Amino acid sequence: MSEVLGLRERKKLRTRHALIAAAIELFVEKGYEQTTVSEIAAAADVSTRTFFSYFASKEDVVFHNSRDGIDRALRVIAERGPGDRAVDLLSRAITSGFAALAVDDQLAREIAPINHLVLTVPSLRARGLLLLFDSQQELAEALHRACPDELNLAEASAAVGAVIGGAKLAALVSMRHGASPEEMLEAGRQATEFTLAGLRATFTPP
Amino acid sequence: MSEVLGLRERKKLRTRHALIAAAIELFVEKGYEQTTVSEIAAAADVSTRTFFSYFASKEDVVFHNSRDGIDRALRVIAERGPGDRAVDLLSRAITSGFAALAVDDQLAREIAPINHLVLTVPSLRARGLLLLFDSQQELAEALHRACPDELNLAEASAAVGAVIGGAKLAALVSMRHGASPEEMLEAGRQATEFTLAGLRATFTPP
DNA sequence: CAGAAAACTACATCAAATGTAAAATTACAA
DNA sequence: TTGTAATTTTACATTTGATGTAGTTTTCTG
Repeated sequence: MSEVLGLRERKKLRTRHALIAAAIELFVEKGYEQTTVSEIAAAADVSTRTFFSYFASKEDVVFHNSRDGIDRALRVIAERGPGDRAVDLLSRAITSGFAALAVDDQLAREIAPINHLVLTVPSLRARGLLLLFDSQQELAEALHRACPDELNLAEASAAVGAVIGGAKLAALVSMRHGASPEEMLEAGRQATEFTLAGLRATFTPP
Repeated sequence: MSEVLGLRERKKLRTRHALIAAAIELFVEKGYEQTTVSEIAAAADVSTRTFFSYFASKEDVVFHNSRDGIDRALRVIAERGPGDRAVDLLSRAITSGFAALAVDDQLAREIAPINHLVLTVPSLRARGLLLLFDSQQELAEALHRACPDELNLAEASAAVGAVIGGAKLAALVSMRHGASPEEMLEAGRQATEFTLAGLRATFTPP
């Protein structure tokens, strides 16, 4: 499973990680907007121009691991068992997506500061919402493909959008009212249950 | 209700409208990213610097009327009648928010191109999602205030997020699959009904 | 009409992002 | 090992969005 990488590839990976580490450290230390790309590049010992051959923008460093969660969720949906109903699948997919946050050891240490950045810096908030939105599109299409008899594409979209939309808003409103990160996750979890219960009711007429 | 404006205010309004009109015309004609702020300012006969005393950024011109819909929705919620249940209120608020799009005559002509921009230009998509998200926060708080006995803040957030999240995703997934603007609105409307039905089921135990 | 307040303009400046061409590094085959 | 091709990095220039500032013009008020 693990490829043997040549020197070139290994160096590239090292530079990439150095850029990420330097960027996050600087962002935490002096703020995202107060940190320039030149400073990040200098801290990682490369030229400013090189930064942009690793990341298309300053924002992209923050979201370098944004696909982890969605990929996990997609895998869960693709591995649908014969007895699985769409709503259950969706529930499991979202749970596993959340779980992706705590999987990597080194990543785990990055997550808290990154989360804080994404929740507080306006441009990062916008970018995060965009990524989340596009991942929902993928999720809806995957859910429809996995359960074509149970859900058409529009229904799958409505379901995915409702569950994630509800969880997202509940989590962030709770944070806005002073909740801790744990309380925030719990608010999101409860909202997910809340919306899923509604969906189950709609989808399972007695 | 209409204030008598001095010459200064009238000129400011005229300049503002000139900037908006020039910007949208140029955006449509040659694309958002291909249009520079200098060009907009020149077309509106002001200096480039003056543009930024009317709009904080190039993006902001596109979203100059973004508060119309949310303000209408908030008004509907604030004017809750004695018999109104939270779910009905939410339904009406969203309908009226949509309706805001077709209310102004001159505005109506701007809406189609603006919509197209917001749906296709990445930075505008992100900004639009951010504005929508923040308006949902306002909506959730207003809904909770209007129906404090029926919904706590977390439930109101989950409900608002679910309904709007579902409608948004359904509408845009339908567009992504080649739907016309009318079909897109219809997809959003149906998703709203879909999620509301679920909420009603959850909130009205027999 | 005079003085105050506000708006506009002409700069200068900074940071993000892109293009380009030369230099350095790595890969690979003879 | 050495020569050469491919790739990466770098330095430099340029564009564009955005902000600061100082001075001029316009509008308001008494």
